[in-house]
Amino acid sequence: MRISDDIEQFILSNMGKSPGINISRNDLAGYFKCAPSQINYVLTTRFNTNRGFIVESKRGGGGYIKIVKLTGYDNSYIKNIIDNVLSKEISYRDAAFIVEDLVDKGFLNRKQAVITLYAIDDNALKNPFKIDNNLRANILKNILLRLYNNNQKL
Amino acid sequence: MRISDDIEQFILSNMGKSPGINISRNDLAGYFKCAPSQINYVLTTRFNTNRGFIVESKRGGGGYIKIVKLTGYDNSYIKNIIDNVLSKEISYRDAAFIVEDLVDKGFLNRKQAVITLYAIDDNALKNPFKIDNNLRANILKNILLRLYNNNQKL
DNA sequence: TAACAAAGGTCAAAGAAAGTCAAACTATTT
DNA sequence: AAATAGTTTGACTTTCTTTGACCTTTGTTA
Repeated sequence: MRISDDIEQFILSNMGKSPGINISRNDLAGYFKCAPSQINYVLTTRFNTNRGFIVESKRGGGGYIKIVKLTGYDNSYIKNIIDNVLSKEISYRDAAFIVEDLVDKGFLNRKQAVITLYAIDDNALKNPFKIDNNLRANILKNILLRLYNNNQKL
Repeated sequence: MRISDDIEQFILSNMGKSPGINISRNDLAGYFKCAPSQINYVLTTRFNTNRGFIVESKRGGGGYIKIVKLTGYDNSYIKNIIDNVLSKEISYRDAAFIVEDLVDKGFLNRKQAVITLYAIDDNALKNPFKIDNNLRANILKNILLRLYNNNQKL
């Protein structure tokens, strides 16, 4: 019972030690005889970024769902920023301090820092209505999370 | 599955390192046993200007389709992306094509591109509510605009 | 030069995925 | 037992791809 857990286990064991896997939503749903949207439920509850996964997908003919396991950071400095400092909202000023600090500590080079700041300044986030500090935190978090977990690729 | 991707790869590999190639729509369609209009679909989705390609063609006897990858950039090229392409909303897919092409053209280096993509992917923009393609366009626009302005000053 | 052939172009319909969302159901706390 | 949290289901939506009928342009030839 609790088919979601079965599906989770199935995906995990199919992933094995490789960092990523491609699945077909319909096939999986067929295999487990459940609604296709159940797969989405499993993805959002079990394979989200909080749990260290990234999911990409494509619709239409030949569509797929790709699940990537982030390798996990062992640096407590970055981990703390991601998990605590950026867990809610942040002002541009505070974010800029963090980014500068990451440069000082060698986690980002100057050019990377510049792009990062451009991505989260008030002008970038200016929606019709207001600036969203939660969004800013989320973007910065995503950058660090993914950068940090994909250091090999860089 | 997904013959469009096969056709794309075929064209790309036939192009090799040269910037342009001439193909026959009917021959290609015959080779892949698909409708000739499928070739047009591949052209508009994979060899469009976002990805830095220009397509010319001629009908009638001895007709052809010419695909050219533009290399390098100038101010007006970047400005056009900022002012026109990114003036409204954009999907991640299209945005990623643009960023990739800007790497090809030397406007961004790989590390900058990686940060840029992390700043605008679905995970970064996933608000409590919805993914907002207008916001995505705005962030990318801001990044390019600021880089563009910096280049001007140098 | 008028007809025909030989390209390529356009567009809409059908098909093939995946995504969303809310309602109903189940389990767990308090 | 009531309230809350987690799960399942299915109707509807969106995105991407494939196919085919019909259109336009260009070249060739009687």
